[in-house]
Amino acid sequence: MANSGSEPLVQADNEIRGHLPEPPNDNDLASRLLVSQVASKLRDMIIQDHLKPGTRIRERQLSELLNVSRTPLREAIRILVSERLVHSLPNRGAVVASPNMQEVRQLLEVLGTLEALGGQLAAEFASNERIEEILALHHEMLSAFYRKDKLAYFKLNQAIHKSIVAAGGNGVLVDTHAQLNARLYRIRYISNQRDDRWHEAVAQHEQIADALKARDAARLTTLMRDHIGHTWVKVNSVEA
Amino acid sequence: MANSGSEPLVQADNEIRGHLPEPPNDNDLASRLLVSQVASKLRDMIIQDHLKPGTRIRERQLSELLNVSRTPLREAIRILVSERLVHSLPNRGAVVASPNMQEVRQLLEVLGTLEALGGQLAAEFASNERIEEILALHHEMLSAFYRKDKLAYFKLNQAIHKSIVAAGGNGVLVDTHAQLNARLYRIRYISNQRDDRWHEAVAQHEQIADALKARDAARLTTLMRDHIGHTWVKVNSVEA
DNA sequence: TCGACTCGTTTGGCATACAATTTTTAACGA
DNA sequence: TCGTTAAAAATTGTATGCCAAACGAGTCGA
Repeated sequence: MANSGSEPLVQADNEIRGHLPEPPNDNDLASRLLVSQVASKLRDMIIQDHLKPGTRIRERQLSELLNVSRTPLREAIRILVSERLVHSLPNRGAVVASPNMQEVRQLLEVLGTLEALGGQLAAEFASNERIEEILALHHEMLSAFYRKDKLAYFKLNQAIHKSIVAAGGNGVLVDTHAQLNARLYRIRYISNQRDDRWHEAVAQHEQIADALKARDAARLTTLMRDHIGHTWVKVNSVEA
Repeated sequence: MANSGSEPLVQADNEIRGHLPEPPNDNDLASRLLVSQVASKLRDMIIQDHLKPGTRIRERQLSELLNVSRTPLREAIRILVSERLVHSLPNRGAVVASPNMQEVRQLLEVLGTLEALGGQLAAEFASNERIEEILALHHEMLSAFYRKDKLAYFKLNQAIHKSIVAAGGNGVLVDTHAQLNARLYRIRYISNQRDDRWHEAVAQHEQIADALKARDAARLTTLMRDHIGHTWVKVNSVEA
């Protein structure tokens, strides 16, 4: 371990623009491995925009910053490449991926389908406790909405979607959803900040909560899919 | 390059059990990198059952077998870990993953949803040429069926599903589908060999072909999803 | 029988070396 | 001034050796 003691892997970045919230860290079995830690750190840096899209990743420089050697860093980069969070250019290393509009649309299309499935499964199989937890998150989110606390709203929104998918009990679905979602995290955060259609989204969440409470699988399925469509409108209007 | 000249990365394995067909090799941009080649090789070895589930991957031994050093091999292993084709046990390396019944079911559930989406998109947006290509594959598959050529049938079946998904024009969907499908390739091949329900599957494929030809998106969507259900029955009956 | 210890093997990680390639810099000429 | 070419520097890709920590199989003793 090159990283002795309790000092953090990376110096605190005082110039964070939007101060993106920390994304979810999956408690991997192998997370004690340095590679996993570095991969998580990189993932966070990309997702939180500390490593901006298009940035070329210089191995030595970054390995010094992270206080690890090139070996685990390179292995971590390979992981992110296979997660499509960075691109690999032969002999020119890796650059942080920046999905274009077409790719965002495709991601949302797939995500919508996955969330629809998640909603269906959740309505059918989730325990009552699970559902109540989600409803609790929903009301927290409403609270954030009325407080106009965009950051809290964003985080709770993410948590709700993740929870619904998780409530379906399909681990493969959870993983796949998480991986695709990571590629949109940053762009969603940005579009969330400037969104002037909060009401619509909140209204949709109300319906989602109702359908979940009623365990109306069919309705929840279509609601989840349509809800993603709204996201596309948001993102598209910002980026266009 | 440790692998000079034209000799293959791995000696031909003369003791292949079922002689699984070579899986699709995606022409990655970075495929000239040794890491990518090794990863592909490993993927093939796992998918084709040359590396059996549960096998522990010994780095030095395997690096000698593949004629590469540990460095690219380890990076390749990380890639497969993130693809869930191998598990990583901290300090004990990696073992070839063997999905249990629950995981297979979850994989099929997600795959079914993705293929349903693929079918819908294909029916809506595919070019006529694309559709005709798929129909051609379909008839080839019928031919293999009547010849009782299980291997050809299997390969054509895979090709058809892949083509339908690809015809939708959603690259993210294609990638996601391929990744999940890889985890089922081996188990599907095995169950295909002992399947005594060919007729049902072929009948379903007939319907799928019809729906595609008619560009009936709604019908194709449900057909694709139900078709996967049939796969589950097949796999489950074999494994149970 | 069972627990503690030893020892060999393997992985995880670091450092270094070096060829191939890319990028940067500098020099040059129109 | 601007573009082009050549030399120099930097970076990646791969190999290799090294070492500490972890694990597993025996071994030994109670």
